[in-house]
Amino acid sequence: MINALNVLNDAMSASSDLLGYKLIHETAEGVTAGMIVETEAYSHNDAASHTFRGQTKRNKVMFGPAGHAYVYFTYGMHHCFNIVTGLKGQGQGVLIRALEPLEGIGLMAKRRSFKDVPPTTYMRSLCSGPAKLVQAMGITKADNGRSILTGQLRIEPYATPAEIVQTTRIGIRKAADMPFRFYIRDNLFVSKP
DNA sequence: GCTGGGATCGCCT
DNA sequence: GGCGATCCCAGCG
Repeated sequence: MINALNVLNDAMSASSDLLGYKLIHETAEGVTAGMIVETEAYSHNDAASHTFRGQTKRNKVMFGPAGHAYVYFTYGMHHCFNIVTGLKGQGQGVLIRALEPLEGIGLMAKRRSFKDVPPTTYMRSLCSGPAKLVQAMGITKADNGRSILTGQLRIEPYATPAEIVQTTRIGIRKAADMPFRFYIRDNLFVSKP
């Protein structure tokens, strides 16, 4: 919608600019939506990025134009969701690490296999991690390469965060000390404060 | 055709 | 805080 492209010029700035954006997914099951509260930047010259050693069949979406979804499989059981940034051919993007659930809470809970328990017991764990939010939002490998500017899976401006924290990334070995993780301070739905 | 790494999660103590 | 689950894909040959 609108022109979200102008915040996707490069992974570093987009990682903070995307905080407060709303991620929406319309599926046959229903609509789910959440506000982006935590991200990580993966630039083309970053040893921790999938694109660091050049283009392959797996990562080729990241070398495409900005504004597309890069969905990949990891650890034998999880998928993660990135938004491609930068110029075509660069190979950079933003990993979406956590959402604050806004719409379709019941559907998220169903997809995350929380049943017969009150929402207070699961609200904070619905989307507080990259693989969790992919599951809750119903994002699959079929979404790899799709535009997230228009269509059933898309982002829209939503809120302006009061304060953004920049710190080191999580769960990586290479370039682990680089401060490329961003989150909204005091938000209850981040994966790790 | 085999090998091993990997941007995780949930359950156990 | 530690660990097991579990599988795609790249790289080598």
